[in-house]
Parts: sequence; C-alpha cells; structure tokens
Amino acid sequence: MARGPLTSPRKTATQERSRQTVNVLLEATARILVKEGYDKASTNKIAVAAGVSIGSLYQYFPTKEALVAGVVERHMREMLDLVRADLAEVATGPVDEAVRRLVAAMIEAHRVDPKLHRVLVEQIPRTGRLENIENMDRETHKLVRAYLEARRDELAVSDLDTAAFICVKTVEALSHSAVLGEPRMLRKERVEHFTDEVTRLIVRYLRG
Amino acid sequence: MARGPLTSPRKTATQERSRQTVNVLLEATARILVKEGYDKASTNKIAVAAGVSIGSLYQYFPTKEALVAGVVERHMREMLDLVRADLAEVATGPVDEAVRRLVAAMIEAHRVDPKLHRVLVEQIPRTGRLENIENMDRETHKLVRAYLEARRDELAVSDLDTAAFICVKTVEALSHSAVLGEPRMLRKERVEHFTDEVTRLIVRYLRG
DNA sequence: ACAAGATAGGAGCCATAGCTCGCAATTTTT
DNA sequence: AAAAATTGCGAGCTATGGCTCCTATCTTGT
Repeated sequence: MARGPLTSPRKTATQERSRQTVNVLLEATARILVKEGYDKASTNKIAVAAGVSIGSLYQYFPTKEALVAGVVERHMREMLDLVRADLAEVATGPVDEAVRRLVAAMIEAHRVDPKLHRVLVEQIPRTGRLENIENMDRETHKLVRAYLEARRDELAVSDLDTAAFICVKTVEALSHSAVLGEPRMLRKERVEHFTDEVTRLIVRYLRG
Repeated sequence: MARGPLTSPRKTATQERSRQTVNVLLEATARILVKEGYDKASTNKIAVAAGVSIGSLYQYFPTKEALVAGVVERHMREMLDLVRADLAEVATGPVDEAVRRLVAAMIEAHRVDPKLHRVLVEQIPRTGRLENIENMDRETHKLVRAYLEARRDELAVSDLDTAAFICVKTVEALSHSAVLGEPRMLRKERVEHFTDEVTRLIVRYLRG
C-alpha cells in the first residue's frame, strides 16, 4: 500500500460508510458549485454543506481539483449515457430518424442539470485533471463516426471525420446554447419545431 | 468630480502618460493570462509584467475583474470588427457568397489570438461584469438576422430568429472548435475544404 | 516659479483558501 | 474482547492574493 510521502490522501473507500461519505461530498460539491460558482466554492464550505469535516474530505480528495473533477466526470458520464442509449436504438435505422433521435437526445442530455452544466463548462478552469472535460465530445464523435461509416453509401459526404466533426459539434452547440441561452425556444410547443430545424440542418448536409 | 469614498479608483485617464499605462496594463494582462491561466494570474504578477506598480494598476482598474473585463472587451471588439467588416462587403450579394464570407470571417476572427481566446472562453468566470462575454454573439446575431430579413424571399425559412440563431451558433461553434481543437483541419490545403463544408451545411439549410 | 492636480510607486494589511496533523470514534479482524 | 485497521474530526498553519494608503514624482496652468 505504502503511499508515497505522507501527503497523498485519497484512499479508495472500501467500507460502505466511506463510500457514502464520498457520495455526499460529490453531491454537496455540485450544490455549492451551482449556488456559489467555482471561485467561491471553498473546500471548507463544501465540507460543511456535506456535513463532513474537512479532514475527511481530504482523505478522499487530495485537492479541490480532484473533487471538482469527480463531479465533472459523473455529470459527463450521465449525459453521455443518455446519448449513447438513444443512439444505440436507432443505429440500424434510416438516417433522418437517427439524426432526429441524436438531436433529441442531445437536448435531453443538456437538460439533466442545466445549472450545473453551465457552471462546469463556463467556470471550471481546464487545467490539470480538468482538461479532459471535452471527453464527452470525443466519445460522441466516435459513435457518430461509426454510424456514418456504416451508412456511407446513403450519404453524400466526402470525408467521414469532417462530417462527424461537423455533426457532433453543431448539434452539441445548438443544444447547449438553446438550453442555456434561449430556454423559451424549448417551451413545450416549440421544442419540436426546434428539433425539426436542427434535424433538417444536419440531414440536408449529409444527404445530397 | 468628488468620487464617493476615497476607495473608488479607476479615474478616467486624461493625460497621455496614463493612457499608455492603461494600455501597457491591458497588454500585460493578456500575456499573463495566456501564460499562467486565470487563477494564477495575480494582479501583482500583472503589475510586475507591465513594469507598473500595483498602486498604479489599482488607480485605473478597481478590481481584477475590471482588468480582465478590459481585456475581454478589447479582444471581442477586435473579433467582431473583423466579422462586421466582411459581412458588410457582401450584404447585397447572393446568399451562398455571403455565407461563405461569413464562415471565412469567423474562422479568421478566431485566429486573431487563439491562445488568448481559449483562456477567455474557457477559464474566465462569467460573473459580474464578465457575464457579457457573449455580447459578440448577440451582435453577430443582429447582423445576420438583418441580412436574412432582406433576402427573405430567396430563403426557405420559417422563422427568422431561429434561422439566425442556428446560423450564428453553428458557424461560431465550428470555427471555434476547429481552431482550438483540430488545427490540422485548417492547414493551408484544407482550410478551403473545411470552409466549403460549413458553407454547404448552412446554405442547404437556408435554401429549399 | 509656484501651486494644484494627476500619476507612479510599493510596503504591507487583511482576509481567506487550501490543506495538515494528531487524536477520537467506529468498524473489522483475530 | 482486544488488537488492528479504517474512517471521521476540526483547530489551526501557511501561503498568497486582492487591495489600501501614504509618499514621491511629474504635468499643467497661472
């Protein structure tokens, strides 16, 4: 086990009790991040909000960065799972249906916890472990590229990588800024219209 | 003039000497931001880098936030000017030409100072005065919407606001992530190809 | 030349944030 | 039940960062 110098906390929680603590800490971190923003979210505040002492906090998370990274990873995985699930269901279907589904899934994914999402993408410094916040995009890229490859002959696309890049980034950006910047665009009656438009944008690009 | 309590710096520089100081400070801030990132860019470091004392710094910028806001505003204006200029030149031309120009301009705008741009969008907390980092997008939106309105009868678009929203966000996002994430996509021989693709995406969406 | 305002300078205050460390409580093992 | 390991606690250390305030220098107007 011999952890390097004494200054290397973050045991891997083995007992149930400690797993709970880790969980509570992550949830409190998310809450505080939303409520206070990244700068003002001090580890002390987080510990208090979680009902856990700072000592305990630092037993599982060696730095504030690690703590936030935990929240980021959990949130991104949650979003990615949504997209992946929906995409799998239509992987063998026709293009327009698949695209529509991707768009809808992406919007839903951004609605999981918009306030948290906002803080994570807008306020978190992307340094050290936080650099790979964009992992979600990379994963999605792979999935979409694979789909496009399978349906290549139906598509009027010169270069699969460019096409996948354009599809993913476009849908992601539009979902993102619609959810965070134009929520009225997504009010019940209008979601469908918006989804239609984005779908049209992508489908016409992919087809001839 | 009577500034409130004595604790209200940020005089408006009147003499030439001080305007120079302000300028030097903004430039140093940009450099330090790029080199150190937002967190580690302390006002003291900035003052040293600028060859100006902290006292002087705080005479023109009441807070670190104000200092960074200065850099943000300058950078965004620079980018916006590029787009605006190009867009004005093709405002009366045909749609596909105009779109192509918008795309090219947006890519160029993102190439003004990519490293600084990255720090500004990725690391700056959007609180207080920094909230309106997205002003550039709003401005661009207006310009594009006006153009679309003028050419309405050539377009197969149901709702101008949605269309403008989609165009701007899409082109912005694609330029942004191409410059920052896929620079090889923009190597001399390939820029044109990429521009073509994005243009196609938008034009097909706007036309019938 | 002199006064008055504007500008530059920088030592140091104050607050806070991240984090440590020794000890107590709890759970597991023998 | 006693020993061993794991987990929890929180006062407080250390560093640093934003910012103040008072002094010195320079510019401008008379």
